[in-house]
Amino acid sequence: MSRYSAAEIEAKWQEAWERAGIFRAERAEGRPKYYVLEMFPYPSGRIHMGHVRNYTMGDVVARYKAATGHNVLHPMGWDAFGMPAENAAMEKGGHPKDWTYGNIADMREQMKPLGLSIDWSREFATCDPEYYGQQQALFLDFLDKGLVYRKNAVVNWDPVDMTVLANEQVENGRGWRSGALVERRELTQWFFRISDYAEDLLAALERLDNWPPKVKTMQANWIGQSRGLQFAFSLIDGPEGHDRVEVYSTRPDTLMGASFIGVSPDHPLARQLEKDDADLAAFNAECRRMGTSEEELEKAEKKGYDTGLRARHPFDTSWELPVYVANFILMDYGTGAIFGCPAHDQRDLDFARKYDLPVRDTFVPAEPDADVASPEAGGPAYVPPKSEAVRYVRGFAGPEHQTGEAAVEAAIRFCEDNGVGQGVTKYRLRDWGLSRQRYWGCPIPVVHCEACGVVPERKENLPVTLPDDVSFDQPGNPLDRHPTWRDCACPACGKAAQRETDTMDTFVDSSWYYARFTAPRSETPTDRAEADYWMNVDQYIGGIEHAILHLLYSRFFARAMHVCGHLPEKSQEPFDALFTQGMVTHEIYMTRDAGGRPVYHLPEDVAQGYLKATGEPVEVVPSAKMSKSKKNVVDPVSIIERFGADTARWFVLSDSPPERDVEWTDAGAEAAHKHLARVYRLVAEIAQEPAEAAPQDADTALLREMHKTIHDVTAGVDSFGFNAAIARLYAFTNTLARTQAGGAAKREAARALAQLMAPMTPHLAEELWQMLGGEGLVARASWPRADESMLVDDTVTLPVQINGKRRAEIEVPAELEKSEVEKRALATDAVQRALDGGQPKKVIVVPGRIVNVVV
RNA sequence: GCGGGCGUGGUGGAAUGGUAGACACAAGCGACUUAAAAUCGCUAGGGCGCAGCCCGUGCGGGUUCGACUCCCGCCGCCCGCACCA
Repeated sequence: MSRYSAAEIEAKWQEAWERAGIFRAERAEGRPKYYVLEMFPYPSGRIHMGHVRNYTMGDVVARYKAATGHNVLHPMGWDAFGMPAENAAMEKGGHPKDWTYGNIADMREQMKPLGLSIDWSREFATCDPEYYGQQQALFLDFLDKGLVYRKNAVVNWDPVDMTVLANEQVENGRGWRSGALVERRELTQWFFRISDYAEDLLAALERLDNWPPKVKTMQANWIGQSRGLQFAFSLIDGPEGHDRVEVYSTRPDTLMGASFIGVSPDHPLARQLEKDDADLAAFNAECRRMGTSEEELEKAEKKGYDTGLRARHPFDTSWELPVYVANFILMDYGTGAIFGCPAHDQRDLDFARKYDLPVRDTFVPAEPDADVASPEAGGPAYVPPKSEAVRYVRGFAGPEHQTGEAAVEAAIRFCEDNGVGQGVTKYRLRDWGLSRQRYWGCPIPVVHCEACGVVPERKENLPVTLPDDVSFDQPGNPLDRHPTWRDCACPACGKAAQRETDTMDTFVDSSWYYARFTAPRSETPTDRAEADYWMNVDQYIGGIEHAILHLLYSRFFARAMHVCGHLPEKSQEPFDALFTQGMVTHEIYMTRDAGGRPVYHLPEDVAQGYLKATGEPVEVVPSAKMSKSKKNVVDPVSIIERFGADTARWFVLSDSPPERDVEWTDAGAEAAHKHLARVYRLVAEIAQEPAEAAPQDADTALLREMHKTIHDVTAGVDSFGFNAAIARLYAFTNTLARTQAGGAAKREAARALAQLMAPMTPHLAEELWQMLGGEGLVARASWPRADESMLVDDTVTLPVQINGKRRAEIEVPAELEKSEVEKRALATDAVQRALDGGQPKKVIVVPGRIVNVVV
């Protein structure tokens, strides 16, 4: 008998699948379709274990759905624009295009041996002119519908990458890619009107039943809905055009505690005043320089500048409040102006004490804490608990007892009734700035004409392709200094004009690729017949790191594409179900240098806990994210060469639940490989055995176990319980290896085993299927069905508890009556001993489960 | 500060309110072998006076015949957001 040779088996069956063309997806009206998609990779040049895990999960779903009668679409492509290609060009010379397409070819070669059931005929890269040309067409459609616009705005400028970043791409005040401190610059940029969809994007989250709650919460927080009052303070002798200041407050119930007005340094009023006030101009300039990173904000003092202006309180016109420009007020949020209520906001209180402003309580705690001084008496700000505290809204609306939210609503109503402002709902979500000052991206298809202004390019002139003759020997955007590419004719008047040299944020590319996969060669962005059939993505799988950016942008894009007629109404939420998988981690070996900084080592340089070269003891951190710098990367290619793809697939699915991190261990991978070899030997033996029956009991027992396994594995695969499904397959293999059943029953069980393993280890499964004389490819065999009648045993072993503690077991027929079960349980020695001649207080019989005797 | 999640053997982890630790890793013992590898079998939460009993799912309480699971209060760790008015 031959040994398990993954290399031979895998090559053989990949070729067989290829020949049969079984993964090519074609529209078939009337057949249930299933679209499974994993987040497409960036072509860095190497696949990593995270890819293996991600695509294996998707492949399990795709193969399982195909086996259960679905018409499956499972495509693959490349998120191919972006900075690394330009960085490589700058560092090593060469062209971003060559670098990118070279990497794609390499990665495709690394990925194919995994045996994924992908329809490669649909492959595309976002840097293909055929793709980004359609993206330009979308841009023009969006422009037409007012979904994208140009404005002058203060933007986040990344000084290292020399480009603008969207709010979502700034983390702790630093660029998400470069890590550089972001500066604020005023530029004219293109924006998607995503904020118009804030309410819908928030409300629709509730209907995404098959999304992780965590992701929905993160998106909801990002969209940031708040309810408050917007109203104005009138200014006494304000400058020209500024007789009032609009403020927004989520706490209008504290209005009677107001003690100052604060405006942002970027507020129009501040900008007006600084023209005649050099000190204020200096103060504002200082504020604008200040970064927004967490450390800086922690340290930064709350500073204000008294403009000398006074404002009138809306409920008491004799009450005047000073107007400050303050460094902690954001122009981006609300109206860029606030009223400060020191008694009930710690930040306002700090500010008030610093500038000697009044502190006035408006609430009385329901149960005042005698040990804590009131804010008026020098204590901390009193912030009433949101839901519990009954409090007074002192000073207006009478001494009204209200709790939390209701008090706010009551205050809004009261203010509206008295002609002071109106209740409004605001969102934190800002419009998405998409202009990037980069070369390697999708050109924005507009032209700047001296006579006509900004003119959209004509659709028949698309794609506006990137020029190949560019150099990266100096920083900045090579399109800006290209001698001829910018020159063009104005699409409106025909006179000489200049192209926009900004390109689109690469997140645009990934915001609609899922729709393009339904008709990747279409001459329009989508083909409605195909999109209507294949959309939505039934199961989307990817990393949690995309919880906000990519998934929010995609949800917006799907809506916008629907408005333009490129997607059906149902696809406004493009991903019916989302699964976020964990990382693959691996241990790291480290020592410390003289300064206590960690130094990382490759596993082969370590022996028995000591560094081979120096004999230093090595610390082992068991579970860290794989990264080059930590020298703990496991290369999938070498794993596949050593063990085969089936082993890699089996291992990344076993051990840990898919949403959690899984730790890669060599021992685990070896064990996975041994197990597959064992299954191979076992099934090869069974295939040789004569197909005869054995004692009835043994055959029935094996087949019962088989049906239970079919049931459990199906349930596992159906609900992303891959680790549990694999554990069940281990157990079934153990049963099959030890059974006394005859050849016929064993053969039937082995066939089921091959089928159940097929989604996870498809090559081995084909080989087993063939050995067992299965018809055709197991990849196209229909999923086995569990026979309900085989799932219940004739007799069951019931634990007998005394006062909730297990004390005995009884074997009873499964259908035995409750009263008889009770009788037998009471007859056990353990229960007799416990009763000591007395009567039980109570006996609980849960049929098929347990008996509990209370004494 | 706000929001969310998690806490079970040496390790990864399993358990519709019903026998806690399935399955696997690592470990130990044994069989086969001249030997090793491979393979197969066995042991395995802790403890005690070991046919039996006690303790045990972060800690303290509660509900229940019965709690890893539900409720209340702590502790610890992780993640997301945050000068957001």
